[in-house]
Parts: sequence; structure tokens; C-alpha cells
Amino acid sequence: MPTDASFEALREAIVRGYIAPDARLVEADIGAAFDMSRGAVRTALIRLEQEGLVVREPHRGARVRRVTDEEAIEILQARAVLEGLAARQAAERIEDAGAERLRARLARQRELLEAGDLLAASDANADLHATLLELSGHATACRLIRSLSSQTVRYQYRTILLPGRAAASLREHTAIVEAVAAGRPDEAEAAMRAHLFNVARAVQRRALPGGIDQASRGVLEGGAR
Amino acid sequence: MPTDASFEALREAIVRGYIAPDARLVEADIGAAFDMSRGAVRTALIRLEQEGLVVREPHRGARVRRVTDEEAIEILQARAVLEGLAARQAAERIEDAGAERLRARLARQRELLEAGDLLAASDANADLHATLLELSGHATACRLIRSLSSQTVRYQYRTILLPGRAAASLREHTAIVEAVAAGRPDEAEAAMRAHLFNVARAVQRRALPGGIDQASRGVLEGGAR
DNA sequence: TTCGACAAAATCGTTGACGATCTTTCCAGC
DNA sequence: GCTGGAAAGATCGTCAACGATTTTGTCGAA
Repeated sequence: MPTDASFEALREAIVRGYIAPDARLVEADIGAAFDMSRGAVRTALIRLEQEGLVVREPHRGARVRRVTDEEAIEILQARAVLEGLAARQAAERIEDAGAERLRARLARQRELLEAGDLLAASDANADLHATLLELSGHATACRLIRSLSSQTVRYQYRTILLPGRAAASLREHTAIVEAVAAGRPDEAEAAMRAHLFNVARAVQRRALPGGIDQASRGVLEGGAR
Repeated sequence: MPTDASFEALREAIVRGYIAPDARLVEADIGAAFDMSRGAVRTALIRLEQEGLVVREPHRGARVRRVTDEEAIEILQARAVLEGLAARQAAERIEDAGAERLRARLARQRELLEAGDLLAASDANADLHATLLELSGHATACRLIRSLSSQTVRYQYRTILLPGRAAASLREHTAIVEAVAAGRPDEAEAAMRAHLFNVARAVQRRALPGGIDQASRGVLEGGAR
């Protein structure tokens, strides 16, 4: 009944890949599946289009937007500079409580990696980035990054699986947290930029064998027409 | 009749400040003023909300979002790093034709400044930034920057009026164009970042005496309730 | 068999009306 | 004169139905 919750559910379904890329989003079907009126579906699709998660064509309906590898790289580059800015600002205004929170997240990620649970580590990874964003207090950067991140969640789960990325990721995150906690803005920004540009480069090397699309295709509706 | 044109008209009205910040956007009134159905107004408002140009509250309607000085600074900072990225990429893939276009825009801006036409120079300024963005070929950065710029257009017209900013702006743009045209990515990014951070700092210094809001208040509906 | 035209189905965009919710106004009581 | 509350007005959110457009499927001819 609460349309807001339904909207979040739909958004989650797309972001997490439960609805495959290029799958058609028929207004009536979505309404039935998520228990919302057609009008509500309409507004949801418009919002999601603006967020870059779906594409709508006149009289042809909406489809889940397929993020190409090329575009994923662009998004990671944009995130690199924006999160770099956030890291800088976080380093400028860091306090003891915040530094402690960052170190705690980093420690958890280290434990998960040593335990070999890469998927959980990937979640912890996202957590760390979110915490840093929050500490930066940069509302505009936060908003942009959140929007960008949601478009590449399906990639996130994979990049850490690439050979060598797990260890590198931990190393890079450690550098970021240290710089921020120590209040060194230039260093924090550089570390964050380097980290995300490395991720972008990993994607660029076609290090995702076969691509993400085959892997997640057909989860719900079996892909495109 | 063409809802798309009406949408652009409404958007323009907000971006250019013909509709004052905090002014209420009653769906019926907007529909009458821009000749569009209430449903079309609804979708337009949802899109504009997602773009950050209006805010909508349940059962209370939409209002033009007021961009505070603080937020304008944040936006300029975000633009600084994103346009820095774009400048870097433009420098990496610059060709003779593109370099020539950049130099032409710069020359025009110089002429306008020497002629003392600051407002026209401000437009040329925006033109130069847009050209650089186009040359970068970075679709994601383009999209983000366009969205950010539209939120601060009212500020744009003012910053160049500040004492010393006109000359500084020309100097900074010259550095950017030279670095891009010469194909030096690091330098291009640094120059662009420096330029926009300088603008941000100019705003930060409260160098907009009395703020922009009094100046543009009451243009249409006399401000907020 | 393949191609093109035509009809049928599916889906979206729009309209008008109705109920829900918020804001404002007005009046009684202190 | 001021405060509290109730009624009126304004506006938004939702729903059902209709028209418009695209897509699909069928049929006949080359």
C-alpha cells in the first residue's frame, strides 16, 4: 500500500539485477507485481528514467537500461573524482568519532577478506564508501555518487572477484582511511581517486570474462526482445 | 501542443529565474500558463524534481527549489572535479579541428571582455565550457555537469561581475584551452579545477553583496510564502 | 517460400472526475 | 484582544475509461 515502499522495492529489483537488463517494464505488470496503481508506476518509471536506471520511449514503454562496459568505466571515472572530492572534505573535517568508525569498517572488511567471503567483503566495501560519504557532509557529492553507484551495483559484486583485486582493494582502502583519519586532504583525495581509477582500469581490461550480462541474463524475464 | 516544447519552456523559466525561487508551482496554473495537460505538468514536475530544480511535498505541491549560497559552492566544487575529468579526457583525444574551435571561443570571449560586455562574455563563458564538454566525449560527465549547471545559472551571470573575476576568468580559460589544445591531460585537469574552485571561492567570500536572492526576488510571483 | 499489406492485439498517453489532505479563514470563548 | 477549534477552500493523489500509436499476427500474391 505505501507507494514509497513499493517504489523502493522496484528500484531494488532493478538495481540488484532481479529484473534483467533490457527487460520490458509494462506499467500494468509492474503495478500488479509491486502492488501499486498504474499512476504510481508511471511516476516511479519517470523518476527511475531520470536516475538513469530505465529508458522510456514514447508509446513503446520502459525497459531496464543496459549499462555497457564502456559506460561503467565512465561512471567509475566520474565516481573517482567525486568521491575524491568527498574524501578531501572528509579529511578536512574529520573528528575522532568519525575516524573510529572508518577504522572499524576497514577492520571488518579485512576480516571478511581473510575469511575468504568475497561477497560479504564487497558489501562491506560499499559500506565503507557510504560511511566516508556521510562523514564528508557534502550533500551534492553524496547525491550524485549515490545515483551513479546504483547504476553499477551489478558490477560491484564482480570487480572484487577479479584476480588480485581483493588484496589491492584492501590496500587501497587502508590508504584512504589512514589519510582521512589523519586529516590529510590532498592525500585522501589522491588515494580515493587512485582506488576507483584502478577499479575502472580493471573493468577496462575486460577482466570480466564474458561480461556481466550473460551471467545475470534471464533472472526474471529472460532478457531483451 | 508539443508537450516536449512546453517542458523545455517551463524548465527555461525556472533555470533563467523567470519564476522566482520558492514560488509555488500549482499544477493547474502551470498547465494553463504553458498550455499542457495536468498530467504532463505532473511528469514535468517529477522530472524537474529529480534534476534538483524543484521540490515536491506530498499534498503540498511543488515549489522552485532555492539554491543557497552554501549549496552553490558545493555544486561548483562538484563541477570543478567533473569538468576537470572532462578537460583531461578532452586533452587526451584532442584533434586539430577541436583545438581550433576552442581557440575561436576563447578569442570571442576576449573580444567581449575588452568591449566591456560582461553579460555576453558570461554567455560566451558557458559556451566555452559546453564546447569543451562536447570535445571530451564523456557522456556521463556531460550529463552530470549539465544538470549541475542548470541549478546555478542565476549565479553564473553574477560571478563574472565581481571585481577582478573578469580578468581572472579570461586568464584561467586561456590556461585551460592551451593545455587541452596542446594535449596535456594533467595540466588541463589542474587548470579546470583551479578555475572552478576559484569561482567557488569567489562565491564563498560572500563576494555577492546582499546575495543573489534579493536581486532576483519578485521577478514573477514575489518570492515565497 | 518470401514479401507486403492489412487487421487485431497490446500498450501507452490523456482526460475528467472523485476522494484525501493540507491550508486558510472565521467565529466563539476566555 | 488573543487563542483554540471547526468549517470552507484549495490542491494534490488516485482511479477508471477513452483515444492514439506501436507491435504482432495473418493472409494472399509473386
